[in-house]
Parts: sequence; structure tokens; C-alpha cells
Amino acid sequence: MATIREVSRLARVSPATVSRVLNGTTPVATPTRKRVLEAVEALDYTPNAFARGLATNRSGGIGITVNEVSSPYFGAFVAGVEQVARENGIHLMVSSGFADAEAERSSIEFLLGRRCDGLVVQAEGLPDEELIALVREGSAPVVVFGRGITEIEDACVVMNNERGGALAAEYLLACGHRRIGHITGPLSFPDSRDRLQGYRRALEAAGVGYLERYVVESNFQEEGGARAVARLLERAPEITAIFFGNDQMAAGGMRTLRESGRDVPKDVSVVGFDDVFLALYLTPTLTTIRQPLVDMGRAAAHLLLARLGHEGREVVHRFDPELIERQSVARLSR
Amino acid sequence: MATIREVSRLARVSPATVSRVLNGTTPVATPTRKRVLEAVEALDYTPNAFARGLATNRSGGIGITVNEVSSPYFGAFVAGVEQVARENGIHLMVSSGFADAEAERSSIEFLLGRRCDGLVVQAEGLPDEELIALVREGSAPVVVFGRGITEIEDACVVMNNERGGALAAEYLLACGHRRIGHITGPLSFPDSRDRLQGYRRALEAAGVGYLERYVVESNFQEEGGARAVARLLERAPEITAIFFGNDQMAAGGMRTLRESGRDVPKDVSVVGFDDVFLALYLTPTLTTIRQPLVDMGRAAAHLLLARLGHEGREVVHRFDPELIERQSVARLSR
DNA sequence: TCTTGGCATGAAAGCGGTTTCATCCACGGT
DNA sequence: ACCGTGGATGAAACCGCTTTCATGCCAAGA
Repeated sequence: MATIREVSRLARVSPATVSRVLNGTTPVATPTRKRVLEAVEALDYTPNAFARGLATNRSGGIGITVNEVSSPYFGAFVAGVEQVARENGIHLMVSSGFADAEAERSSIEFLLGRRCDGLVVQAEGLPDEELIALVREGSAPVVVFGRGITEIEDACVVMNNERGGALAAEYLLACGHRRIGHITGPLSFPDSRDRLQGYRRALEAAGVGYLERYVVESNFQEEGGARAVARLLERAPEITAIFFGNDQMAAGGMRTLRESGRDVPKDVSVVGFDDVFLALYLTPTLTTIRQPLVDMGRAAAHLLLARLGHEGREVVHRFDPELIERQSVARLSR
Repeated sequence: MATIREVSRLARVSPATVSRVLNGTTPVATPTRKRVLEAVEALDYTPNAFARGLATNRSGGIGITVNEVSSPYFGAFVAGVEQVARENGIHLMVSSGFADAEAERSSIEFLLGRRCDGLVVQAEGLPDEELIALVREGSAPVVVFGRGITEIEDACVVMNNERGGALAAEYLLACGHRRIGHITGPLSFPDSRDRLQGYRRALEAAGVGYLERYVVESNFQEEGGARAVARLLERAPEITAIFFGNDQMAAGGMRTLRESGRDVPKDVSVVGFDDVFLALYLTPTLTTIRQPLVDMGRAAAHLLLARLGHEGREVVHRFDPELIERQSVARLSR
């Protein structure tokens, strides 16, 4: 491994000059610069990241913690962040939190200990206050994904979940449905509450009225969706459509519907949320509310870069959902 | 941020002694050690990763490059690697290669430039020779995933693909099928060739004979699977079962079958490969050959740690596939 | 011709650890 | 009483880069 010294000797300049050429911090006369670049090329020189970090106290890398990389949902988000990181020659350190406060704390500490220049945090276990403190007083800039916290709004990248819930309900209403159930994610998550809220508002706006019996809380898992639908059918067999808080629950719910002899969409229409690629693989393919996860990942990364002074670009914080029509909803002919 | 100097002052020792206590490199008298540890505690001291890296020339982190984190297949693998890394207090740097030789090269260079202590590489674009050179002469230990290269067998974590292909074919044969098609992944991948080979051997061993017409090459994608099945049905409408080189193609293939009015499994039985979670969401749920991806990730990480001298544990290099019976295969009553 | 000023460059001091080498001390053997 | 030995510790060099400060040089202005 070549060092800056060897480069400087070959180019007959001081190490300082090499550094200046490489970082563009100070103007260097053209012939000198040329000699330096040739030497760099000849020796195949790459600056030592440690030495650089030690001198500048910046690592040139950012960290990210999410529930788990292997889920389709977070995977897509991470992919977006990674794209931008690569485009900017920044490296990405990943650490999973598994929706557990303790694990999330240790992940964050771990990444900060590695002197990440910035952090993208998606933490479901941590209370708002802790995130606020982290953003406000942390040793590095932090961007929060998937949770809108008013106190630190500028540091959050979120989806307009209420609009998403409304979109789903409005679409089903437009298709002629009136008795529309809703399987929510855990209501401890603001996301779930907002989607529910949107659903409710849309129903009320249409004069259909909101019924508690039509709403069942679940857990964002396939299995949970299946069970929730069983409960819903028991309580309210008259429903003709179900809006699910995410696609995985919709998958489970469709299983239950099928097993109970109901056809989707003939007997019951289904709308999901997220549009993870899973939606395409279901039978029938799933009509769903799309979250642009990759774009949101990119936005989170850009936001972080902006906070790091890398760029000035305007960043979208709040993303709007989009309805993706597929085959799981039937138009009711009244 | 406290430095080693401050700790040493507080403990009334030299920085060298603090370093010795923290790293356990040299015995330190018990009362001294105690004072040092107290000072570390009091100042909430964490060693600066850069300074340490500069002095030791090791980063305490490993790198991984895969096609893309966001795919269910690689996501599961990465999750396994990450688990082990965490358990050992090692951080993970991720970089995607997107199955493109150029991108893969740059990913590897990037990670090596960050002085990763070791690398887990899954690279589909790179020729064998390049990987061999990397493993043999690279500046850091390298473990290769998903490709068995005999010259560097010890550094590879692989699946017994031939056995997997055989397993699929044997199972279909046992269910009474005789006209069994096979949609392969790209035959430029050894994985695909091995699965095909296993399929062929099993058919021949059963005295059924291998027919070229029953085999169509595809690309591991959903769409590709759909098209390949269309071609296969044209060529050989008499088949009663199809073995797919992976689950995604199986998903696409099942779509085509359905669209052509064939029921799965009544008219045509289907077996996939991988057992990514997608298999559970298909209708009918997919019978498939399971690759223990998380375990393989863990194995790759352990193997790397062993090469880094972290541990001596025996590591499994070659994993055996397992048949997972679900609903996509029918028993033929002759 | 002598300043003055600005630009290009070099020298050297960190950044915060690790590690080698030297020193000191206590102890046991002669 | 003296020397040798080995264990605990400190001093200082070093890892490779950035950055401040000083310097030399040349062109422009007086």
C-alpha cells in the first residue's frame, strides 16, 4: 500500500501538496497538480481511511439501523439509502434493531462509536423522547424514518399515512362498497393510527359512517392478518371489502378468506398497503396503496447529506401514497 | 469525547498502561488495572476507532457485497452474516454489486479501501479467476458465497445444488409424475447447471430418461419464469409437472399456468427452489427445495472469523437442501 | 529600484491510539 | 552485601493524513 509520502517523493513535492491536490482544498499550480496525479496513478494510491479519519474526525460513512434488512419493506428502504451513499462515495454501515428498544439502543451506540458521520434511524421500540434527544443532542446528525415527530419534523422522512388510508377507503367507496372492514397494524404505532384515521374520515365524508365493529387491530404479520380476518368475519359477515394496514396482513387475510370459501374479489374485495413486491405474487394480484420506499430511502440519505453539508438540494420529507390498481377489488353493481 | 490521555491522567498511569488494560496484551498489576477501569468508567471512554485502526492497521469490521440487499434471497443471507457480526462486536459494511462485473469490482475495491478486515463476496458477474486471485492474493481474507470454485474450496460457502435438483425430481417421480419439465436459471451460473444435472441424474436413475425438450433456460426472474413456461407448454403440452430453478420463476410460471387455464396442482404440479418467504404467499403455497440462507450467512461469517483468527470453530462449507412439502404438487393416481 | 502583496509550496505539529524499548524495583540466590 | 532476574510501568516513536503557519518567489505598484 502506497502512502502519501511515497507519492510526494515521486512527484517531487511535499505531502501537503499531495493532500491539497486530492482534496481540492487549496489551489495548486497546474503542472504540479499534473505531476501529483500522475504519481497517484502510477502508485495506485488510495488514502488510508483511518489516517484521514483521525486527522479530520470524520469517517466518510453513514450508519443505518432498521428492524431487519431481510424484510421486503426495510430492504427496499435500505436499498434506496445505499444507492445515494454509493453515488456519493460514502459507505454504509448497517445494524439491525429488531423492533426492540434495547437492541436499537445498542445498534445506535455501536454505529456512533464507529464515528459514523450521520445516522438514519428507523426504530420502533424507542420512545419519541429518546429520538428527539438523539436528533437534538447526538454527536452526529440523525435522520428518522417512518415516524413523524413534530418536535423534530425536519429530521423525519415520513409517509402521509392518513392520506393513504383515505385513498384506500375512497377507492373502495368509488367501487360501490359500503360495508368496508379495516385490519390495522398495532395501534401503538402512529402509522397505524393515521391510516385508520384516514379510513374513518373518508367513510364519514361519504356519509357511510364509521363502525367500531368493522375495525380489528392486528400486528402487521401474515399470521396476524389471517386471524384478524377470522375475527372480523365472525363479527361482521356482511362486509364486502377489507382494507389492510399492510400487504403482509392482506396476504394472510386472503388466505383466511379463501379457506372460508370466499372468493377474492368476487365475495370480498381486498386493498393492501405498502406495495412491497409480494403484492404482485399474490392471487389475485393485490390492489394496494403504494409507499415509494426506495425513493424514501433516497430522500432520507439526501436529507442526511444535506445536514452533513454535502449538498444543498431541497429534500422531500413527506411522501404521498399512490393507489395501485390490480385484481383484488371488484366493482359492485348495485 | 475522552481520550486515552485523559483516562491515563485520571488513573495516574501512562497511556500505554491504559492501552494494555483495555487490550489485555500485557499483564498489568491488579490495583493498577482497577484504577484504570474506574477511570474508563468515570469518563465514559471509548477508544477512537480511527486511531486504533491507524496504529493496528485493522478496522474491526468486515464487508459484504451481494447482488442487492433488498431481494428476499440475499436479504436472508445478509441477515445471517449480520447476526454473527453483531455477536462478535464486529461491524458490517454493505455494498451492492447488482450482478454487474464492473459494479462488483468497484464494490470490492471500495470495501477493501475502507480497510475491512475481511470480505464476504457474492459476485455473479466476476469470472472465477478473479475470485481466485482475490482469495489468494487479496489484502484481506475473503469468503465466497454461492459459488463453488474448486481451487479455493475452503473459502466457499455453497449449497449442494445437484442434490437439490435430484431431490425435486425424485419427489415428483415419487408422486407418480413422469413427464417433468425444468425451467433453469441462466446456465452460465454453476448453480443452474448443477440443479439441472441433479434433475437429469434422478430422471435417468428412475429409468424415465432425460429430454432436452423438457428443459427451458430462463433468468431467475418472475417474468422470465412466466415466459419460459409459455414456451415449455408450446413445446411439450403433455408435461404434468415443472421444477423451477428458483421460487421467483415458479411464481411467474404459476401465473402463466393459471392464465392458460391450467390448475396448479391438479393439471400441473410445481416445485420451486430456495424457499424464500414468498413461497408461503403463493396460491397454492409452493412446494420447494429449501436453502438455509440465514444459516449459510452465519456460516460464511464464521468462516471469515476463523480466517481472521477470531475463533477456531469448525465451519460447514457445504449445505444440504431440504424438501419442503406444501400444496403445489399433486400425487398422480395412475 | 524598492516595496508590497498574493500565490504556491514546504515544514511541522497534531489527531489518538499501539508497541517497542528502556527503566525501575523487588526479590532470591550466592 | 552484591548481582542477576523478571515483572510492571513509562517514554517515545510511529501509523498516514490534514492543516496551520512560515517562507520564497514573482508581479505589480510607487
